[in-house]
Amino acid sequence: MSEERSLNFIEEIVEEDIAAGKHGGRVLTRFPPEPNGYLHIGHAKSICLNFGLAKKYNGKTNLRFDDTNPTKEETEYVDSIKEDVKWLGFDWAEELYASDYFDKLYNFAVTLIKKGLAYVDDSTAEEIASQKGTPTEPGTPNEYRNRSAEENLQLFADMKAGKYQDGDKVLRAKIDLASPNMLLRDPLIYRIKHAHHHRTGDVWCIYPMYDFAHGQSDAIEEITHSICTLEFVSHRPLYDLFIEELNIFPSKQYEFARLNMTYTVMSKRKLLQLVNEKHVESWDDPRMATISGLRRRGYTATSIREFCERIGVAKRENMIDFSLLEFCIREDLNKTAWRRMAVLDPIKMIITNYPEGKTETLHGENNPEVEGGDGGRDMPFSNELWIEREDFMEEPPKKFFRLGVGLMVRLKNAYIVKCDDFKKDANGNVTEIYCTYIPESKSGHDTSGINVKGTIHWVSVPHAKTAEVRLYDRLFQVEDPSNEEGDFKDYINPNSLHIISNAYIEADLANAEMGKGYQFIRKGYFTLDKHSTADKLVFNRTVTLKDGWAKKG
RNA sequence: UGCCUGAUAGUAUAAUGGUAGUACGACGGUUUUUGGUACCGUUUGUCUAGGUUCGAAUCCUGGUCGGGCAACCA
Repeated sequence: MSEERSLNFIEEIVEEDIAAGKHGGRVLTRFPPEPNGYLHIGHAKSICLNFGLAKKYNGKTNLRFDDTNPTKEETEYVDSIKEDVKWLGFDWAEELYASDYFDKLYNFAVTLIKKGLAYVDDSTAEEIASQKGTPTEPGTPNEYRNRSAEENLQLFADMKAGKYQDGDKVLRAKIDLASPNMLLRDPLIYRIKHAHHHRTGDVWCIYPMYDFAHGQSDAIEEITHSICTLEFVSHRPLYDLFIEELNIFPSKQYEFARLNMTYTVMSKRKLLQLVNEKHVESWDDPRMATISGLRRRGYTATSIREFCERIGVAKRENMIDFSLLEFCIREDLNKTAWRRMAVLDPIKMIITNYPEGKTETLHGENNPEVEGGDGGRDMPFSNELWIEREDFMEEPPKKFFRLGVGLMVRLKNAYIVKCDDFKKDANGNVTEIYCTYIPESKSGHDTSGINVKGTIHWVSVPHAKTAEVRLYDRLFQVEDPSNEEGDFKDYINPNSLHIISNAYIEADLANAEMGKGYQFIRKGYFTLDKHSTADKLVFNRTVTLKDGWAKKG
């Protein structure tokens, strides 16, 4: 019984094209990042769409770096992008670069000039801007617009040859200075930049603009469906126009709404600012909505793919609740993460009727969601345990199913204990609590007949290991920081990182593996940070468990 | 302001002229050696005003509101 999922609008287009026999039913998409930053969750949506579409319709996807602006692009970014796409679980057909096509693009420009459809303009940026007119007034042509093809050819060759400085001249397409679409008012298609390119080095000093590179690159690769975000809708006429005038492969552009998510920002410019201004540690800071940040935080590729599946693809603007991403990672980790015990805010419990110095080995399964428990591990038990401070109350309210004088709980995988007494220091802080255990209530062999409502986690004091545990909260205090008054950075959550330097963890956690998710029972999902060492374990909290009790309080 | 887009529960997303459905959330319950999970139930919606039609979320017209474009960025 495969439930029938309806198609999104792009899948509909693809199916229509296949049915119509367009391109012989071939599907070739591309994922075209500019290597000027790290990929974020918004890119994941595009990646899943492009690669997912190809997979579904027996097609392929190219990874193409849109590297036409040498001043912003770096090899470091290329490497991180490739790593992230692979990690998400996708394989590209070919790794390509817009810069691979610089010769072809140059020749395309020459073709345009010969057809009288492009000219070299000596105006300054300001002059060009003012001559463009406004939405209500048409632009005005300047003296350069009527240069002959011969002259333009020579000037353009001179631009390429490095005879001019940055900004001296540009090549513009000659289209329509009165067009209601401002992008058609003779857009710039080549500019001079004496800058080192991360791949072509210093071979070029003129570089094509996006509009004169993207569509042509698609055409060169014979991309059948070029999928981009909504802000490129008004570029589509240009995309189509150049393809038509150059008489090259008729790739088609389709636009969908980009992902927006609450409590975060989703633009490379802003993410770069957060890194540069040290609001976060790095691009892969676990609070960042980057793929690498989410990975370091403990998100799995499966959960991110599932998220992208659930948010859907449409043309209307959207704002996805961050909690949906959290749902996806909980759903995945619940099925895969091994259960372990860790006490983050410790208080000592002394079991007065358990022999001092005795160690008992108890057993717990790795994951109750898996048939057979997915194996298990031993855990030492003794008369002194660390338990969570919040699991004891001096004056427990009704329905508090944990500890207070006279109350009983089960220690997970161990015994039922009854709280008899506690001790406070001079400041009134509880320092120790005293319990008696029920010997007949041993986990798995309980003959006590006692039923308790609560079960709490614990770690044996003499056997506990310590670890640094980093708890993360949302990076911003408001749902849509980009849309608030003033600077988005004014809304950064000052408490987005809470470091617990000495958490007590059960002994087996010394064997924790990098990249694997663990559930600290009742506390959430955690994973080893990349800076963790054998001497100093560091765990990142991926996400808390859903907490129905906290909500009522 | 000109052009382009879009508008379905709190948030997303279906219904392609024929019963407005699904997921997440919220709320309530059952189970539970995680106040987790699982399971069950409840809740809330077609921007607005007209028109076409036996029948409109869907088609038409006007309005309202949101987003994009006017970079030598992509």
